[in-house]
Amino acid sequence: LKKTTDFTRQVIKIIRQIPEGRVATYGQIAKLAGRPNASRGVVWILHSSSETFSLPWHRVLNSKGQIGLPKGSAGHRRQCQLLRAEGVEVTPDGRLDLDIFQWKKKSAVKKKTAAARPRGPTMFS
DNA sequence: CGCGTGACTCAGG
DNA sequence: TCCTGAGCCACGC
Repeated sequence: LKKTTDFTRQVIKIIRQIPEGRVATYGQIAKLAGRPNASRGVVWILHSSSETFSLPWHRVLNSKGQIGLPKGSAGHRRQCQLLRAEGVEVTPDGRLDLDIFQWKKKSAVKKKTAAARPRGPTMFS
């Protein structure tokens, strides 16, 4: 990226605001940058300048809370490592719980196991 | 102005 | 949960 457009600038700025130990999704960044549907644009920017702008790129994941890079790739491993170094719990395959680690969301301190997770709203309605 | 690329996302089945 | 298809967007050429 030689030139920076408004969108790009916004994206860069926003990513830099993600605090340590928290993560954001491509879509979330796009929305904050004023383009709710430009998640792919965010991807492009990261793809072409993650290191160049010294961004905390490892804090950006897809909407499912998974690392976007291909499993097994060097980048994937590096991202896992960087996240864990910040205290983020990442599964071996690169997934984490957005309910707990997503930026601008009160983390659910409670640990929820897949087996114990409530099924629906029925129990409280 | 159009086309290909990319670490996407959402709704369905 | 996984797989598809369609929609979306910023760039570089």
